[in-house]
Amino acid sequence: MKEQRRELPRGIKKTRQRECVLSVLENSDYPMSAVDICGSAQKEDCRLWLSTVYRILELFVKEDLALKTTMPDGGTALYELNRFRHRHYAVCLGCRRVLEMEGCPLEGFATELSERDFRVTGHRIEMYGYCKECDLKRQ
Amino acid sequence: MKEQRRELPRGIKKTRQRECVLSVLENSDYPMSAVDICGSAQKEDCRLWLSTVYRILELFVKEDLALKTTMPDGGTALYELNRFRHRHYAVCLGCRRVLEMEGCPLEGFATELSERDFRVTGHRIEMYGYCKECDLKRQ
DNA sequence: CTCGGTGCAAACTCTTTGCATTGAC
DNA sequence: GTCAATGCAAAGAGTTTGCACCGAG
Repeated sequence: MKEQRRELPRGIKKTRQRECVLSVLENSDYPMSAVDICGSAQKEDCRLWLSTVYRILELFVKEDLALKTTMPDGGTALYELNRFRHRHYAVCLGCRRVLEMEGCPLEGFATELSERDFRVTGHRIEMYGYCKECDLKRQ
Repeated sequence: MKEQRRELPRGIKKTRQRECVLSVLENSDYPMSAVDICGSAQKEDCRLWLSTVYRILELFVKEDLALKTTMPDGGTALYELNRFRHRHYAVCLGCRRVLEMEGCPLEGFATELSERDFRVTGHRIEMYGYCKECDLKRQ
């Protein structure tokens, strides 16, 4: 767990805390809450404050280094490293465990899931982007 | 705005407040926050407290009368009447406005959106359900 | 009349902000 | 040495809970 695979991109000042959060995300295979991240960091004996974690995560998201999501029924925000690939999840409403889906083209999702002993009760699809007005405002 | 189209299902005790929340949801075409709902209710001059709105919404969700969602970058929970049909959204990251998509089969989504002057920057697809373990536990 | 529903206040959780201090460059 | 980043405390937003009173059945 000590290994440090990914470097902070230049332009982002290196600090012990940032490297530590990056390493926690790097070593996790599923989205984590800020509290989780803070806890894991402590275990890797890096002391850092929760508000710092939030600030670092905000930075990482802005820099496209991390992705922020929430489960559709709310609750805490989850963060994961941006691995720059399509990822879709199947979320168990019981244990909240996350199955990562293979590929994207949607066809065959249900089949893949049933092969993995997952009973689908619903889904959600959302596209994000900007409507014309907002897109213009952003220029 | 006074019309009352949908009845509270039997088994749920009728109260002024519940009918009012139901009517607000019925008359809204897009997901609303608890605060929005409370505000709208006041306008239809039904006095009710925000905590009551939360309790009513919780009940409605449990009874499958309403659906709860959150936008993937978090923020407040949104509620809408369960119209028992597939619905997928395009969410503007600028103004948070929600476009409802036609149909479901996914193909052609991007096309439909570009025709509606919406620049897609990302999407998310999540399937919900139960993994084997949890499914067994629930029986 | 009874018991669940509501008004209201207060607690709680997650997240953000302000400010003095620390540490990277 | 400078200025941004962090530690820490405290505030804020959204949501939940506790309890006494109210009102639907």
